[in-house]
Amino acid sequence: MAAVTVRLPDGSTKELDAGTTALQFAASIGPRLAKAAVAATFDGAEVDLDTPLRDGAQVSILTAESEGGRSVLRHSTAHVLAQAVLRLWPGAHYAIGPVIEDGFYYDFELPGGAHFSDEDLERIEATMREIMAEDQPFVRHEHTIDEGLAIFEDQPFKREIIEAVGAGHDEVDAPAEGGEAAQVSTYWNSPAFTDLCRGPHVPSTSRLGHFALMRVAGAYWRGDEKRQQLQRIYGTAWESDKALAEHLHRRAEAERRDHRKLGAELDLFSFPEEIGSGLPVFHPKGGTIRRLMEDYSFQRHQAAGYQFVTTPHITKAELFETSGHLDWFADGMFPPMELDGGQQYYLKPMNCPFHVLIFKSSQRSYRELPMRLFEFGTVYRYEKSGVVHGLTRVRGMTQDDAHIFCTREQMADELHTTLSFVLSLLRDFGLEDFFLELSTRPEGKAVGTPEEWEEATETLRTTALAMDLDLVLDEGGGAFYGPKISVQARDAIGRTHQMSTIQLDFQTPQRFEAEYIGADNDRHRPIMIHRALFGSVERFFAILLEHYAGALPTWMSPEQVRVLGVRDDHEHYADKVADRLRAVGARVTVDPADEPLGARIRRAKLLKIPYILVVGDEDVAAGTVGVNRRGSARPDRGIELTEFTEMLETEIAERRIPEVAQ
RNA sequence: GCCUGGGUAGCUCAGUCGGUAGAGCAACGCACUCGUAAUGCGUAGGUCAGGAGUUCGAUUCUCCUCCCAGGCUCCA
Repeated sequence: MAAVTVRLPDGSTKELDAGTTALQFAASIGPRLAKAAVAATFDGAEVDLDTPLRDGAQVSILTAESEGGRSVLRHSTAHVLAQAVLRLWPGAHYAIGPVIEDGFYYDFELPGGAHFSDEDLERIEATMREIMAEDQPFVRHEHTIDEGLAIFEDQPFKREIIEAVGAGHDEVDAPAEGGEAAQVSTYWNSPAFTDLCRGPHVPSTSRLGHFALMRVAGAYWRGDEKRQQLQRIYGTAWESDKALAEHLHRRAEAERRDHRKLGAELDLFSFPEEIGSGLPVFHPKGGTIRRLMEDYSFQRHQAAGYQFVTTPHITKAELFETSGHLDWFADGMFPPMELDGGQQYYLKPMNCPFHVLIFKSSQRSYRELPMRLFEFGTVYRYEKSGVVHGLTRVRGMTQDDAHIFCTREQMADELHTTLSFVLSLLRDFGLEDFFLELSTRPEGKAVGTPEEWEEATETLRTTALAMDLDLVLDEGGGAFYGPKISVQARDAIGRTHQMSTIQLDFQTPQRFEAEYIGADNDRHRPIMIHRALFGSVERFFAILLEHYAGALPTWMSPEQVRVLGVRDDHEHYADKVADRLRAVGARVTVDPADEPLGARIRRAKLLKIPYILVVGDEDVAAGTVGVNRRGSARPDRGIELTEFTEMLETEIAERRIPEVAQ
């Protein structure tokens, strides 16, 4: 019998009979591997387990516990979802069902324009479990385009995908294999159900089962808001019930940290309906946190050579005509007000044109450059009603915005300095784990010459590479006037957030005809760098709140210490302790003894106050305090007041970052 | 903007098959004076998101508007 030789992941080779399948290959290595196998890869390409080995191929087995293996489980579970929906709604149309992070979704169109309800999810889930119990095989078939169109005669979405493959457009989920655009593949798992799919799949539906359907949502066909809206079902699937339970637990944890929930519980901010969607108000405690963030940012900016400016919130339309914003983003701006006999005024969506006018207010010399103008500038953007979300997507927000005007020669240095500054400031707020993203020229809506974009992009790339952080490319993600670097941060539970952006802009100085006089006594055009570190104060606030799960570092806590007397007659001493701490700048309150001590401690704990001091007879006599520190299991009794005061003062002065609870 | 689901006391929620509502926590009052995550009793608190319609009667049914959630699209 002929033999094939394959290479294993560890570099060794193995010789087997021709016709040996990937699954048999796995079994030849060990029964446990065969049991855990869900698919295989030949030279990196994923294949089904019943695929015969190819001579000379690099073969590895995908197990359910690997990321690749989970993707296969999720994809196969999505197929079962589609089968269940077709079983329950005969005549339903099914569109696409890809794998996403932690799960999958599938898009449907139900007969008669019907919609899924939450109760339907339970019925669908039950039907999916039936299908899994039926132990249906996933059987792969290859077809020509015409055969494919015939199989999916009654499925317009599938036909559209097949036609796209036929036309050579291998788009999302189009199942063309290895460039053979004339073929499609299907998976048959019962006489009643065949799905168009590239694969691979698990051998049988019985291999699935650790899944949950999460929610129903609307989604546009092909992601195009001009096309019809389909019904999407989201689900999650894992290799074991344990992994599924852990995933659901992580979700619950993220919910617990939700800044909207914490904002209400800790009395930080609210969104009064009377004011309008996406327009937050900050309460005293939230206002204190904001002010602390802004104060520290001011300090750092001052030290870094920034100058502070202030600009108005509304302006004549002309300013945004000149800048180009009205051409590109009129939809995202609040409609204009008409004043002074027909003059149109807009609420500002951006600060940059104002800063350019400050630059232009006098004849500038190269000696003044780089000129760094900074402002906490409040801007208003008309976000579509469906997109406002807590503090992270609002209609009114304050940017920590600066524009740096510099010469072309200074540009590279300035970018480097700015990026280092950004990272240093974010680290002071307790974010540690960063990567960078380089966003390039957007298709279709960009101003400026390709050469300018090329130069700007390369300068940014060089700067980013010098930072010793991972750099990912965001093709076409730049602003219309220039490319950008954004700093992405991972938070305490591993989510990434886009934080700061640094954008290069050759356009705005040109549009506004900004100039400086160079050493050569000629007029030159400055380069403009836009940068925001927090992005918006509101959003950064939300991210920090979630990162710390509400337990902000002591220096940022609105209430740093609460002093509790054990009895009424300890209140005088409690006041004395509070005054002593206030004298070193701490924010302290005293909670009088008209409730049991346990109740007062509980209340203070729920507010996540960093230090609760309990004072009783012994403390009055000895000049000490009982320190109940946030996050510690038991309190420390009998700490000298002087010692505690010094410790607190140091912690605040150093802006110490606590261990972040996971 | 689109799809789905929501909006009942400050918060979390129950309830009303159409006859205008209830709990816990919070608030307030009184008592309790206590050593590390909930003291007891009492009081007050609601145009049932807003408006219109159907009806003898609407918090409940219908429509519109506002707001919220999860998605889609968008994000200078």
